[in-house]
Amino acid sequence: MEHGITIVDVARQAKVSVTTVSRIINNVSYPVAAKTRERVLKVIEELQYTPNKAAQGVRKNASDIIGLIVRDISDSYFGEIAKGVTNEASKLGCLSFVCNTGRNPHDELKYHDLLWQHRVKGIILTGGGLDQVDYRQKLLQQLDRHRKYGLRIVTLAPQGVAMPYVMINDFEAGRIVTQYLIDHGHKKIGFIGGPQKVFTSIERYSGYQNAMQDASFDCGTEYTASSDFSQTGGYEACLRLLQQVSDCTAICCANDNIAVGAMSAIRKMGLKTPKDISIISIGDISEAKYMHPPLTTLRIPHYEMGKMAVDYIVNGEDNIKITMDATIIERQSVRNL
Amino acid sequence: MEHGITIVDVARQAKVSVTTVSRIINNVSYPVAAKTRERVLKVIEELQYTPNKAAQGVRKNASDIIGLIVRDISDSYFGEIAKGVTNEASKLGCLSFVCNTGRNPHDELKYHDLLWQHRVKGIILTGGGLDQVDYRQKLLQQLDRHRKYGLRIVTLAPQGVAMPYVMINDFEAGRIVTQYLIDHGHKKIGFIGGPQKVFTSIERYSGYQNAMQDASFDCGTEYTASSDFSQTGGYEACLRLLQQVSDCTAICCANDNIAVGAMSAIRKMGLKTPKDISIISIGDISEAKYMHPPLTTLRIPHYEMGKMAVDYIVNGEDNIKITMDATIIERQSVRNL
DNA sequence: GACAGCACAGAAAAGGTTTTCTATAATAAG
DNA sequence: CTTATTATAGAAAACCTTTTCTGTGCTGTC
Repeated sequence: MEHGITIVDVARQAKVSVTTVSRIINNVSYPVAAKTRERVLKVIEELQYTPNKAAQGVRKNASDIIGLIVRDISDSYFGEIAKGVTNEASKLGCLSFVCNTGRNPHDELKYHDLLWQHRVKGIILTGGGLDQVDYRQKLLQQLDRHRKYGLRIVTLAPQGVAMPYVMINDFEAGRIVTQYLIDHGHKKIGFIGGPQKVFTSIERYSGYQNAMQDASFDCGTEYTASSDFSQTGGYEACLRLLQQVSDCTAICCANDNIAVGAMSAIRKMGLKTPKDISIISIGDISEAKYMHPPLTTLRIPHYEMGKMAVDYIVNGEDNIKITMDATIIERQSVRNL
Repeated sequence: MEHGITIVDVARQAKVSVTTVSRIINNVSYPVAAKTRERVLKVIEELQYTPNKAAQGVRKNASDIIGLIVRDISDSYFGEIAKGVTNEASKLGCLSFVCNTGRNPHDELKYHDLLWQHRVKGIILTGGGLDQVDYRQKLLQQLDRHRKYGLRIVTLAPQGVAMPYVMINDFEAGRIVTQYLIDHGHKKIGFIGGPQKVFTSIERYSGYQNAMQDASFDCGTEYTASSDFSQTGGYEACLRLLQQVSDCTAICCANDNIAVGAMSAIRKMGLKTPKDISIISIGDISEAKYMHPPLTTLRIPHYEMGKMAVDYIVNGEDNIKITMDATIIERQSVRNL
């Protein structure tokens, strides 16, 4: 691969030193005669010169790159986050590496190493390996090392580790949606959660339990099934749940994907939503509006969260702890009893 | 931001020259004594040294970065592609920039420039600004410049421009799904397409027309509505279509998002799928299976296509032209008349 | 026993930048 | 008129690598 136009070419053509060209490009606070600037700018335009980011990176020991680590980029949940991240990054002159771990902590570790090698400006975590006991230690160690060199790390799904975050209160989320069902007259309410060791899952489940207990309703384990936050997982978990317990009038799903699967499972059993079983969930991914029935769900501002994480990395204070608001979007998957 | 461990630190500690360390890292075909290699490797391990990609990039004038340009990363269609791309890239030691254009050609141009500044190994296009008359020229110019320096460009949605591609035959796709409806006894078949100037849209629509004409069925413009490939677009277009023409027994949607919106619109009108109106589409995004009714659609191997595009960039021949197979996934959104 | 070849290793150059240091001329201050 | 300051600009060093060049012993061949 041949080299492109370099700063040296520009300097030669404009009959100035590379120093001057560099000063103009980075427009630093150093006086350069208007005439010179103009001439150089013209040559830059003519030659279509653009600085080599790698070289800048070496010299400045910094980059305009942001790393985003997700479990599954094809999941709308992460897709919305990724959109917020990439759009905001672009606005701030950055590019984003997106790293798809598939919930494989070994890959995640590898990604962290790669991101470090690229001296990224910061890393956005959206959950991941921190909940795997055997990797947690290794991961934390690596994160510490990175932070030591000024790399910024922020999470959108804190997992009991002290670090900057932009999140929603998952416990509250679980409580709110459950309370919504209770307020609509439901008493027998099931819960389909995510992976049992994942912090987000645990919190949302605790919120559910809390609301149920406050209302003195039964929330024993037979009212609970857990999945993996996927549609297929939700489908299967819902089938299990309906086998465990037959008198549910409503199910609280830990995320929208689960709700999609659950509603499909409910139909499979010859039942209807919301006539026979009401469904509520957490997330509000874009398709929620067009589902049948349209899904009542607690809206999480995914896009905004991605955006804010980037803002933190690029411009933010040394540490942030932001808890976003989440509001219920009422549609038609919950019936008044 | 302080610098990390460098190759010099390793060399000093292992009492060898940086040359030797470099040779070991890149394990080139140059003899280095087993004992030396071992010693250096140990120091690398101890110091947790990893090479600085920026510096490597400058010297080698090459990178391990792949650029992926999409219109909307939160759309499952692009999400699947992105997953294929990032996973395969990772497998080959590469990282991927994902660039979200939001169908804004100005942003796209900016992204291309940034990717070039990073000297990415290659760029994967998934449609985009090439269909915008005023940007086409500029874009092609830029792509040419990049190619001249060895940067590889491949598209997953050719737009009448000669370049390497991995695609499906969109004309055939449109024909096949329409024929499927015809084979199931439908005669009055509507079509909801994507943006009218987009190549993919045009091709799929031509396929529809071709099948209809072969069967001597009416496919005048009143049977057609166009959207923007989104769920909301599909919803609105379907409403328009049902107003234009009242005797449709089936609608052919140019992609799954449109189908999602269309089915919602059909319900809105008090009709049912497939009882009153059958729906077929193209794509098979992951949620198609869990929709109500489960969607009959022509499966496009998005993930595979992303994967193959990466393979081309990293290892492939100088030029590729691959047309993937697409197969109908029969579910329950089409009724036999 | 001379000479070719090879295994092994380091010094130095090169890659495209930015930054620091040095230099010159012009202007302002005394 | 001298001196201090400032505007302007270039030379050279630095950033972390890889690659080319040079060099030293050793093995094997005739």
